[in-house]
Amino acid sequence: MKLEKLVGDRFKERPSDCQIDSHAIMVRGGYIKYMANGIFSSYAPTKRITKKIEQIIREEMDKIDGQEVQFPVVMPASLWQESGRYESIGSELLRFTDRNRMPMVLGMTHEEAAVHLVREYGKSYTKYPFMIYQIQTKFRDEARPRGGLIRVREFTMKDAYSFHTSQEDLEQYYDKCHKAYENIFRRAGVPEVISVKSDSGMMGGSISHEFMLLTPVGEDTIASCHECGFNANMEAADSIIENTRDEVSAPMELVHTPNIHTIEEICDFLHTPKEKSCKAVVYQRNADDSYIVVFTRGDIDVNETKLRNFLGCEIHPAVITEECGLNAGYIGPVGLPENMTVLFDTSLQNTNNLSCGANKEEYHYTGLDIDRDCANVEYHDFAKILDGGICPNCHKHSISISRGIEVGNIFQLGTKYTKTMGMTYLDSNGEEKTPIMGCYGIGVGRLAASVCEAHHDDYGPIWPMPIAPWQVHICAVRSDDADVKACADKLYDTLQNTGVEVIYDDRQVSAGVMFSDADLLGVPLRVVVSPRNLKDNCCEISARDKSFSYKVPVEETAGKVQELINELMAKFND
RNA sequence: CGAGGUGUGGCUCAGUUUGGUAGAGCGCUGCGUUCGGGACGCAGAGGUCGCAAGUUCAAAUCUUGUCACCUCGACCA
Repeated sequence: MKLEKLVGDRFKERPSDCQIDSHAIMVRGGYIKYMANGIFSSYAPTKRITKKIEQIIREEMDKIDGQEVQFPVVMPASLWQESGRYESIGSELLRFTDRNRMPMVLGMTHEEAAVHLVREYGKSYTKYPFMIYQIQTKFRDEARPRGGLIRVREFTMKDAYSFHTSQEDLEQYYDKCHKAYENIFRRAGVPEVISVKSDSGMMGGSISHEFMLLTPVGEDTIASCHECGFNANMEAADSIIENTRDEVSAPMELVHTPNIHTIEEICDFLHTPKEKSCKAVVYQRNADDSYIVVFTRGDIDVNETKLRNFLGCEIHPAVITEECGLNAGYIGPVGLPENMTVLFDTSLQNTNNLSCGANKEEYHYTGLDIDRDCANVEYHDFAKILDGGICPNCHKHSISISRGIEVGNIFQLGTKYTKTMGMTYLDSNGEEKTPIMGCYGIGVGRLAASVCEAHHDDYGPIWPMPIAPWQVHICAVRSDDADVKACADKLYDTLQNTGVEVIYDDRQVSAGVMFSDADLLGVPLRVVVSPRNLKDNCCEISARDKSFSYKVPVEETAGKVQELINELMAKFND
């Protein structure tokens, strides 16, 4: 393809509303065009990249006996009522009615459709196990799209659903899928993607993993152990805190603490470390606004996901009013109003001589010993794991916290959907059973943007060969020179005829424009044909990542390019 | 949904305080000179200043409302 005819503008200045590099590059380089909040069109380079990613996904899914199918984007609400999700999911699910006033939804995920597709087929145990997948458009009416293609409302996703007759069989398949995912990310040029233990959230089920690309601009927080290799999403990481009690428990004492509200202030005032304080964090249930008070050690933050899972309901940070009986800034476990749920985090276990609020304006207590001063206390894990904290796997102080973009996930779903939607089979004894499901997703566009985020420089993306929009970029510098033009034209023809994907720039523009456009397209190999090189009867071959650059004789150029492409492709195979 | 910010040609922005003929650079069109890292000259095209109402002789500028976008938070299979 000739660059001259490539649709889409490339420009110099970074668009002002782009926060992250991949977003700026993809807008500047003519990859995507904004249409509405969280909705983008893709130009040819993006489409070529995502097609290649999809092909890699297909190959790996087919290798583990997946069958590609296709579900509808628009589905009747009745299907979602079967699983109960029509009611349980909020405004993220876009609902509307058709001309007959029939309630419809736009597919944000396809568990219901998958069960619908196979529930008659899967009546006999002899049909199991099987896996179906699709690569298709999803729509989620996200509250806050961001980062270009990183978080959008309309996106392309590969989603797969497997069906099994036993938990062991699911687990075996789950491991195969885990390996397939590792292959996919390696082949897509991001072998650095790691899998982390995750919270199962609204999907239900038990075990799940997320595949994360570690980058400071990621939306998720990940706890990693550099001793044993344990990785978990912060939401799902068990927090372990070791306390030692002081030998003597002092009696509780009321202290006048005017204008002191925060943990920092009280610890400064009393000259005690934060670890010797007890912090209150207040939430309300979404359903009835009833209050929940969580106590943690002063230096520990509440992990709302754990809290939500423990309570089994949705919550939000509390609005503390005068009527509710809580004294903001002076909340403590002793003397709280009766009508609230009171919870204690494990970080408070085995401690004493703590400072805490006295539930009285301008007063705190010192000498709190929870086991002595509070009745019927049970401790549960509601804490965010600390940077430098204890690894739940190897128990060393070796946890570090980083950020990541979730590019894929795998879930052991269990029977949540098969049960609610009445899917059953007869086992070998003629008994009716409910099949067990797994589901497996990868965001295609998000993966493309993540690769860009992970592999770029100031001038543009550096696409890995297996997903690059083109394999080689020919720059004919001074194409008004007849020799240059003839040589470049011939090279273009030769490469195209041997099946190489070429983008050819023979525009009569300055070398600077040509090179910066080439940088923005990020094609891994570049061949420069110019009067200067032709003087030595050579072309210049260079790598977009600047790892090499050298001259080769004109007649050997096509062969060398082919060789380099093979080399760069092989790097990503196993 | 809560807090803050921004809306002026395709892009980056000035002009708004103190109302008085809509501007610059990049990009785009034409001609010429240049030519290995976003060249230069000349001549052009392109904007009802987010939208609506109001104040005024006069509104990009002041007032009110509204919408969109961005950031932080909330939410997120």
